Amino acid sequence: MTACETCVVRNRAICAALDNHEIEALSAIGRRRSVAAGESLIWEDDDSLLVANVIDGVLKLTTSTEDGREQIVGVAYPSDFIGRPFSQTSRASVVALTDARVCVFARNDFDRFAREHPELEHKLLERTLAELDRTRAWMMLLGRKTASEKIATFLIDMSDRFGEVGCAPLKRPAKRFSLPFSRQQIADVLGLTIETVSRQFTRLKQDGVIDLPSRREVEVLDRAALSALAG
Amino acid sequence: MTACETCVVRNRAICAALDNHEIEALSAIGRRRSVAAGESLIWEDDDSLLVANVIDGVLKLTTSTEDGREQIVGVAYPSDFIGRPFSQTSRASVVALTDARVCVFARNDFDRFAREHPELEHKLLERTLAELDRTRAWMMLLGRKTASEKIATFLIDMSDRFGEVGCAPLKRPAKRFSLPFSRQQIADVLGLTIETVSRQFTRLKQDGVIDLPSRREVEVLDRAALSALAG
DNA sequence: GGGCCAATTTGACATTGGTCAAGGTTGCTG
DNA sequence: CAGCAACCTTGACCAATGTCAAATTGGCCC
Repeated sequence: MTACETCVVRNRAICAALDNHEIEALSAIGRRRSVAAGESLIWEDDDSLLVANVIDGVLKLTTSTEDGREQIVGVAYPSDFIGRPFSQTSRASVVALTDARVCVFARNDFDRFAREHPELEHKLLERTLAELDRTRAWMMLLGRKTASEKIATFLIDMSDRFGEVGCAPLKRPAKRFSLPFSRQQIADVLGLTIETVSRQFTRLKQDGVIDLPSRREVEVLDRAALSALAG
Repeated sequence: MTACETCVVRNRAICAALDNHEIEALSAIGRRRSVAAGESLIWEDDDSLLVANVIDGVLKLTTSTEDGREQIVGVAYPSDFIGRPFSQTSRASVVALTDARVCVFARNDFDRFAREHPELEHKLLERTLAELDRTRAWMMLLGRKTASEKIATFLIDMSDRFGEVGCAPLKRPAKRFSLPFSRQQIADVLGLTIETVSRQFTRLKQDGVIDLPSRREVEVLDRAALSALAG
């Protein structure tokens, strides 16, 4: 697999830690795989068999209660790392939200390789620490913010995420973007019901803060107002 | 500082990755420090100047909104690592809940040392991954559980945390224990108000599931019932 | 042991967000 | 282009939890 040479994510994923010689060794134990929207890659509480880099597409990490309530606990975008290295089991499911391409490794192989390549482990550590920061910020949202603050924070987040890259590696927030989430999935991210999400969206639209050209499209009309609502 | 030799946490903290020679080098850049209950060690959004190992005591990690709402996003116990390595700023405050002793390092020094000791970084990675798992489980609680499920989950968690060590390194859940949290702090952990926490506690007591010998003491009378309530 | 202060509990009431049930849209498929 | 199914929105109502205020408790210091 020499696919790494041309991989769009070669310099942004944890692979960036490796030189060309090392990446060849890594690519020998991995393979590319497509995941259709809605398809699962990893199952909660199952044996942790796979880890992967996201090449393209968006995936959700979820946990569920026995009675079927679901909480999205993370979202993986291109260059993100998914799966649980160094553990027998994975405590979240990974499901594709859009058609996706990933670069998968058997966890065992990956663990062994990582332990032999400290630079790779270092990248993984930085990524995991950053993810922990993001997750903790999300806990504040889940525990302490109101529905309207949650929605506003979510939209600001999306707008930043899908911002165009400016002249520097500085991102400019996107005015208009397409959500990779259904209303139910937004509810599962924010710890709300689909009805509350829907009502908050219509209210923001009525108030002229956003426009909703189609189900998945959002246009931010008044970013300052949205920001203020996000708290 | 030869304090490491006798450190109660020497073999459980990330230091366990180091041999005696290396630990001497690490101890040369660190120092012990006491933190009184209520005292801050790290400030949210401040420059990340310190990292530390917890030797003794319990500390909370918190984030706050501008208008003063607080969410506890993590709790650190002996042998846990606190602070944010490899980043300019820390996104959570760290405040002692009980009198505590920690082994602190200037973040710069620690970062440099860690990069030179892959085994240490590996331990830190494993710890961070485990913390991320715990944090994600907590997101489910914050986003999807009811007040009574939250309280029950919290009490089960505490009982496991303070369980006596059995014959193996297997813990047996504690029947009776002393909470390191005030009612307000429990509310801040669970994303509730102090009044709701108080009402749920009295209800559990009335139902004979727990007893509350004093403000900080809890005795679990019916663990099965508590477990069932936790969902 | 009495007094004091902070923490906690309790009560009454308000509000947010959830629930249940229709009704509308959208976009796809035949 | 009609029909359908999935998704989304809306409305009416309700329950859980938050808010505000007051009473009570417990622990601690003279």
